[in-house]
Amino acid sequence: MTVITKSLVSNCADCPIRHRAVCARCEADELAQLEEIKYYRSFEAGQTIVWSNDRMDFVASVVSGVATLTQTMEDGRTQMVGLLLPSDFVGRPGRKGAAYDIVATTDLIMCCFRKKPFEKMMMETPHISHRLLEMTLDELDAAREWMLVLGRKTAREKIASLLNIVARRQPAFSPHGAVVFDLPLTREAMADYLGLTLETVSRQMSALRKAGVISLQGNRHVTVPDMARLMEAAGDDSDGGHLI
Amino acid sequence: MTVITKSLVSNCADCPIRHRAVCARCEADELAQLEEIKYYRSFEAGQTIVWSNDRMDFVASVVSGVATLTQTMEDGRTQMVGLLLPSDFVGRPGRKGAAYDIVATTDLIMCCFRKKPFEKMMMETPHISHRLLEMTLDELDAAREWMLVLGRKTAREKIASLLNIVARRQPAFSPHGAVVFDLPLTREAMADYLGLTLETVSRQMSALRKAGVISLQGNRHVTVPDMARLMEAAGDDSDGGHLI
DNA sequence: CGGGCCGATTGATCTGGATCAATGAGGCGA
DNA sequence: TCGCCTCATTGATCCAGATCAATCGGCCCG
Repeated sequence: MTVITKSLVSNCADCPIRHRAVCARCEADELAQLEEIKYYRSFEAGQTIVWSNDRMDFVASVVSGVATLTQTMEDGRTQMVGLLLPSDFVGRPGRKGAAYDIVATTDLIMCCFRKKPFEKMMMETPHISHRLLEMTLDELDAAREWMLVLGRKTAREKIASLLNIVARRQPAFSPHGAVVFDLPLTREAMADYLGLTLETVSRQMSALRKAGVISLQGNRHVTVPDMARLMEAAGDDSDGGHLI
Repeated sequence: MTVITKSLVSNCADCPIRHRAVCARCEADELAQLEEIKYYRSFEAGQTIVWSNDRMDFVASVVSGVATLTQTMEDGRTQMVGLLLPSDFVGRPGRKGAAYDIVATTDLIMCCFRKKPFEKMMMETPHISHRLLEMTLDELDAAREWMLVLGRKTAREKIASLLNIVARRQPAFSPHGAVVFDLPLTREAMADYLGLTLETVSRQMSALRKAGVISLQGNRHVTVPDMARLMEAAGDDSDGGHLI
């Protein structure tokens, strides 16, 4: 299943979340260097952070909130190609521009690093670039996992797969038993991620509710009484055990 | 559109193809080091190179022929998540196992590097790991591009998108005018790449033929008289101009 | 030369999800 | 409090692509 992307730096000083460690070595030095080129930005729900093909002069990691990466065809069809949850990294060191629209779907805080100095630091600090390679490989795995969802799963399975991903990223997640969380996406955004229409998303959410796989309080608040049943509905064999 | 993945080393001594350059610096030294850990393997069409979850103790680049990366669900549904053409790289430095089945779809020659020493060399030679990051970002872009194809394009557009990708990778490709090539995939493999059934692939190939967008000599040999028309059929706005 | 096999094509029918349309249910500003 | 706006649900109908099935054509092997 989708891999939880570890964040770039460990315990990023004044970030409100505890980033996971890059590795044990040299932390102090790197953190000091990263501190210098670091700044925070916050965005409101719905705000576009970067437009596709615009120049993007920073890389960043999500501190709180949720953002999406989206591709759009000229005729308006859109496909979401990435979901950025807290601790996820975004940005393409070595590339000038953004490849996709990046949109905040909830209020969002990002911890940004100016690109030029970040790249310089990357050149000088091998293990940062190894860490970045690691993270990019994780993203590639997640993208390919999603290709299976888009290409071969039914509407029902698609919905369950998405709920799975979001549920697993909750701070207090345990692989068996109940999970409760807020969906960070509208029905339309879910549809764009899953290659469906919003009507189909709505119908399948209702179907899962009627089947007792989930229960809903309002539009966004979800309770999953039994993760095993949800995974079954997702057509998912893996137990998520190889998540990092 | 899909990015042409540059190969890892430049002009790899006795490979029959000329790999593109990593960068101008230090070539001689690196080539010498790479020479030592390099070996060739050949496979027959249909042969599985690595099974998903098996350990994979090499990384490699395709010298000639075509291979695919495929994911399979327990109930047998399969989705191809990558197409490896000559000069493409495969392997995940820093990971033990393969994430997907790797299958040769034509006779295939790969230039392999034993993983352990390759990783060691990567640690010691920053610009190799930068190059690898670059290549992984290209693959990520390609995977995300394909997510749009899988999630939002019609059967007709999917077929045209695939033909586009293969056509662009022909040695003698020119963006306007005619292109002639052999499809490296069966109808079934095309279906697995596109999230369709083989019958739909066949019908849409016939439809494109009847519409004059392509012509077929036998099952595999394709002529595209006008790339612009093919791209139009693919619902593709880009002119492929940002390919490397 | 003939049979069997594999991949591809084509036809007939079915169906999951799209499309078109109406209704409901918060939230918010006047 | 009302009206509006955005998001979600639900219903009715349609259709692209799946499914089931028959046939074809090239190729290899006896």
